[in-house]
Amino acid sequence: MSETALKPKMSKETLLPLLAAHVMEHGLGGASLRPLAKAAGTSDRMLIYHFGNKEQLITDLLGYIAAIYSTALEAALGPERAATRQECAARILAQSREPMMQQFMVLWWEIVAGAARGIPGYKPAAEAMIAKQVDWLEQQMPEDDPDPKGGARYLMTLLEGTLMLGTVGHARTAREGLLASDLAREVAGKGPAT
Amino acid sequence: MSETALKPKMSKETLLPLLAAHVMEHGLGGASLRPLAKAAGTSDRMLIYHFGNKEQLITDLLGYIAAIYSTALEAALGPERAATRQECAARILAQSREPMMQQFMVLWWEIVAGAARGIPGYKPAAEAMIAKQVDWLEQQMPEDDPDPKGGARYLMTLLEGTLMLGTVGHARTAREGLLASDLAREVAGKGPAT
DNA sequence: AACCTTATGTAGCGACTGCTACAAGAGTCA
DNA sequence: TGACTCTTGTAGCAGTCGCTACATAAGGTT
Repeated sequence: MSETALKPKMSKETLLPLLAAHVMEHGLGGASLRPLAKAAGTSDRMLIYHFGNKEQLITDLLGYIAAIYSTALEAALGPERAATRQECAARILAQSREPMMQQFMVLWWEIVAGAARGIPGYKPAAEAMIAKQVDWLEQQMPEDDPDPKGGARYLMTLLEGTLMLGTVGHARTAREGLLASDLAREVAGKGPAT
Repeated sequence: MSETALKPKMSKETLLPLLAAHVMEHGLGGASLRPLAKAAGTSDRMLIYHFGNKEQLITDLLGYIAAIYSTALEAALGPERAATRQECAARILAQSREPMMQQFMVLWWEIVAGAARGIPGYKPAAEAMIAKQVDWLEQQMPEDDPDPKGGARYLMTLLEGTLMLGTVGHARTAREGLLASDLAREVAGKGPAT
């Protein structure tokens, strides 16, 4: 029983986390087999062996990323809801400013672009991630909200617009837009008289 | 004076429209010199000659696309404003459903993704296009709007979120969100009693 | 032991990438 | 006319792309 090296016996399941880490850092569009393989401690030869071809690899990888995104959201879901829609929005935006989420956003826009272009695998992944986030948002809505389902979708739309404007250098535009929204009006109604 | 062929004497200015047409159809990320050159009736050799290198070509091309986007918006601006924010939003969304705008959107998400990744030239182009669209939207706002500047930015945020959700297959999510927004409330207020 | 499936390494193929060296035609100015 | 600049074509280089042919080693089955 020497047990010197203990081969890890790689498979799709062991490869995907390493591949995902690589695309999180270096992007999805420019990813090619050899760098991906190196990041996963293998050869391009073996990636093709396990996934069949690159398109399937990307599809599987997007599915995996969507899945870990879901679990990340569930992990971030505390039992406490927000008290107002305003606070709910603020909480999401604060979370989106964390470094890991920032890194996710860079990948996210690549996924959106791929979905828009119709590249195989991109649209289902994007759809799943949005669906999960809407669900999550719905659970975050204030308990006394008159329309949690519609409100969550409204907030989702507004927040995604805000995030997009932020990534293209128009965070100020989005902020001024949010201040002019009914979210601010809600707060103004609960605050001192205008 | 035979004047048989009449060489077009190409330059950046004559090339850019042809290059832009090509990327509108085939995308920006996967664009390589030889197909671009073929679309413009030249050789990769000449593209490098005129633009110096590919990065500069892409930068110039993005600038050109942002410029023609501006003029397209100005051309689409009729003298009549919308009567309500609701109508304003509906008008923009209707315009965004036209085929040419659809094609533009596919390119747009690539630009957003490039801006998020920090690829040179992408962020300034995205910034310029958004800035132009906010200006345009501000001019489209109802004449009696209490806060056209903030309202335009609010609508912008909401509309961009709507467009994004639409491209990833969540048009329904966005629609339900818009129905739950204060835009619908405005309409409800002006309509029959709830 | 013979065999057969699974997993992996080595080497390379043809296509494509951005880019360049070299040469040559066209026009301009001395 | 000769020199010089601007523009263009031809050919190719070194590198990367996804993918494959071939060989080999290991482990399980008969």
